Amino acid sequence: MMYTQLAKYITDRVAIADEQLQVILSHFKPLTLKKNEVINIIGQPARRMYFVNKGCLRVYFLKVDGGEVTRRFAFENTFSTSLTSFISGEPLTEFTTAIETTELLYIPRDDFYRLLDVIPAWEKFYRHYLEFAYVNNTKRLQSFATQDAAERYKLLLKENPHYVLRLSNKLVANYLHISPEALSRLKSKI
Amino acid sequence: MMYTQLAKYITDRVAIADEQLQVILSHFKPLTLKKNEVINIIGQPARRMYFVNKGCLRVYFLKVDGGEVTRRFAFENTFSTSLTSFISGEPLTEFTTAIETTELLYIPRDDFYRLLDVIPAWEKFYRHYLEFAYVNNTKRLQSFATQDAAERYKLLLKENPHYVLRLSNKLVANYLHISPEALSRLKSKI
DNA sequence: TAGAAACATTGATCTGCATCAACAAATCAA
DNA sequence: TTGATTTGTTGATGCAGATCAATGTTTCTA
Repeated sequence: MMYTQLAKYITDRVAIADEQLQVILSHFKPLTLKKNEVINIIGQPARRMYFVNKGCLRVYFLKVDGGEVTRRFAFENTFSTSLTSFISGEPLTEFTTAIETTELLYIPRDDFYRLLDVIPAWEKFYRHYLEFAYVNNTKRLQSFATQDAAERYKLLLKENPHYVLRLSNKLVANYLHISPEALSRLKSKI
Repeated sequence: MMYTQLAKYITDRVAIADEQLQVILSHFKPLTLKKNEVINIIGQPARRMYFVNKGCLRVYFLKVDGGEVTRRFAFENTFSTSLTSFISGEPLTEFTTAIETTELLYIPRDDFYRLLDVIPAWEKFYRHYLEFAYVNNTKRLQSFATQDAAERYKLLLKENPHYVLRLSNKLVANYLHISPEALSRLKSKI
């Protein structure tokens, strides 16, 4: 059933009474995105937290010249939102799109935050989510700060080989902050 | 008194009974670092969370060639630790040093985490800290992903002018991930 | 299933910033 | 205070990776 993955995701991470789990699940609604559909409206804050049941989301920044720089992918069984905006309530600076047909569950931001005060296990769950997001963010910052393009690519191959298998070269290159041409040349040398 | 700043920092951010606040404060101990003293031991995990009473910490990554890349500064009235290691318990990848004589208060990691389960206000306080750290991290990632050196410098001048006033050019350049020469040339053009 | 559009590869050229070098200015240590 | 180290500035040169261009290949779509 549609909520099975989400329920398992939560109970794998935090001890929670079934009754409270049901309360949480009851706030999630389904949504299906088509390939390349963009989820956000520019100028508005992030109003929802998404859980990916099937498919894959891409979160990206916009450059002044209109170019997109990929910040993160969200594959199956991950939560995703424009977290800085979700936290601060300020307009989005990161946008989300589906790289293929994607089935989501989402919870409205207000419901999400209200549950934090009511269900301690949910506060703890969110804390773990934040910790995980922070660690990922920092690893990425570290990679850009200390490695050149070839080293970043090798690290990706080692840590997340499925990225390279599942995504187009163009997306992988964009994720590594290099041009598709540069990635193509890198691959031919390794 | 030594704990005044810390107590104010906490009560400014979260509602907490004085009794519980005292419990938290009782776990913090003072420590003074000399200029350029490094706080961490390579290969060990982060064992403490620090609060800066006076002075300034610099957190940096190490490159393979031994070069340092500054990740963050922690001025007065901020918490600081090698958070990825503090969270995961894995060995450090970010190191901390004092850029001038610095007065700290620190709480051991085990105490910190134990208090999360005992004092809900502390869990909430930590959640806010994580949210803040995440937002800062992401802004920095966004700056590197979407801006060139001159734009990053202008952004820093606009958002954190005290960085430029208080820190040496060398440190500012390192923070922006450019060479001191490049920063010097940038400044002469603006 | 054909034509169009997007993607991948390879070569040629360009450019932002690093690196190296030399010297002036500031800071430090005794 | 003085000599020594560190920092800041400016010029010359180098290079990783961007951009532009041409061609082949895959994938959408009607």
